[in-house]
Parts: sequence; C-alpha cells; structure tokens
Amino acid sequence: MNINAENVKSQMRKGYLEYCILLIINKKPAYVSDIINELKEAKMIVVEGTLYPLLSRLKNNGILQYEWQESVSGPPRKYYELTEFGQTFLSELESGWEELEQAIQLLRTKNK
Amino acid sequence: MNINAENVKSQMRKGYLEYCILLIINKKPAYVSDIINELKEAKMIVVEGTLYPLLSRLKNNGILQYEWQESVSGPPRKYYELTEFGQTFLSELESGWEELEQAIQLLRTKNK
DNA sequence: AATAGTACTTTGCGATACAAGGTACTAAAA
DNA sequence: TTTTAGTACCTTGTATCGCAAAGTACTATT
Repeated sequence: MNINAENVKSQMRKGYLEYCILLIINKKPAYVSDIINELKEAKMIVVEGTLYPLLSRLKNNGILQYEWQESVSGPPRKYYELTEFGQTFLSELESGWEELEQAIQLLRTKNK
Repeated sequence: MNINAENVKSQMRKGYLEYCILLIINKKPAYVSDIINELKEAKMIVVEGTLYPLLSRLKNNGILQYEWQESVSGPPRKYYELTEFGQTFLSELESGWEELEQAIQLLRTKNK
C-alpha cells in the first residue's frame, strides 16, 4: 500500500522485462542463468520466479522456442531463441520503447 | 492471456505513469483533465479510472496535496501540486528513469 | 547411498491499469 | 421550476504480472 521510490522503480522496470529479455536472446540463445547475468550487468535485478513464467508465456505465444542442451556440470538447460515471429515482435517493441523515450523527453523538457 | 505488441507497449507505459504525472504537476498545479490532456499530447493514453486512484495514492503518501478551485463552468476542481517531499520523490524517480534508459541502451548496443 | 549444486516449475500474494458504473455539482433549456 | 447536458470526482471488479517461497528433478562428488 505504501509508495516508495524503490517500489516505483521496480514498477518502471516491469514493462521492460520482455523487451530486455528479447534483446538478450536475440543476440544468441540463452538459458535462465545467462539472462539473469546479462540483466544484472545492466543493473536490472530479476529473479528466477519472474523469469520462468515469463519465458513460458513468450514460448506459448510463439515468440520464443527452446532446445535442450547438455551441460558440462549439472542438469541439461533450456536454451531459448527467437522465432521468426519473435523477431517481428521485437522490432515492434523497439518502436514502443522509442515512443516512450520521446514521450518522457517531451514531458521533461516542457517542465524544466 | 495472449501477448500482442499493443498489450506489451501498454505494460511499458504502466510503470512510468507516476513519473509522468509528477513531471506534469511539477510544472504547475493541475486537475485530472489537465493531466489527461498533457499525457495525450505525449502519446500516453490514460483514462480517469486510472488517474483518480493513482492521485489519491500519491496524496495519501504525502507526495501530492490539492486545493479546491472554482471553475467558470461546472463543478469545482481539485488542483494537485507537489509537496516538498514530493519534490524529493520526483528527483529519485528522475534517476530511476535515467538508470533504465542506460540499461536499455546498453542491452541494445551490445546486441546489435 | 548420501549430499551438494544446478536447473526447471508451481503456487500464492500484492500492486496496479483499466473498464464500467455511480454520485454530485453547475448551467442552460424547456 | 423542472429537466437535461456537461463536467468532475469516486468506487468496484477484473486481469496482468513481478516476486517470494517452496517444490521437483537431474548430475556429480563424496
């Protein structure tokens, strides 16, 4: 119920997870730990419980597909990659991001 | 249940409403219609049912306060403005936005 | 066998945008 | 004076989604 800056910042990141994850996977196939690490580098802290359902959703919607790959140490991993449709989808998100960036820039400069 | 680009774009905007609204109110006191119009100019479509509860929440958390003002035509309006704490809060959101902007820029350029 | 480590999955909760419907006040028309 | 239209504020119910926490399963080492 209480608002604090951290809370709002986390809300801010919410809508961008899909976008960020697709950017990461678009480079090369990745499994959950890879993704978490890349996000961490970009200062976006995300946990497993968030990622697994999200990846499933993206897969069920035909945006991602995965392949099992053996690991040198430990159980096999699901490596996700973009489908063709996923590529199209990603470019739509690109423009969505640019729109928001411009919207906020407009509001910020107008209100200086 | 289905993902589509519009849906995700709207999710993207979600977390930024607080920030955008505070940017608008920070310039000068505003009531709901003012805010909706300014958001519309920046291509962020928001409806009353979203705004009223949000403004209440911000008020209850000491970020906004309001004054009633007569209207030339129609019922009186609640004009919201930032409290001192609200100003501090807004600058925290500023940095939150900048962080996200950088995070996404990093992921985008890395994955070209 | 037992233990530790890694990976994937599920459940329940809290936060919040939004649709839809409702209340209240003001001014103009009938 | 009553009715109607317009504006403004508020509330309820629903769907979405991040996250914490707990669980299952596989592999390698002791």
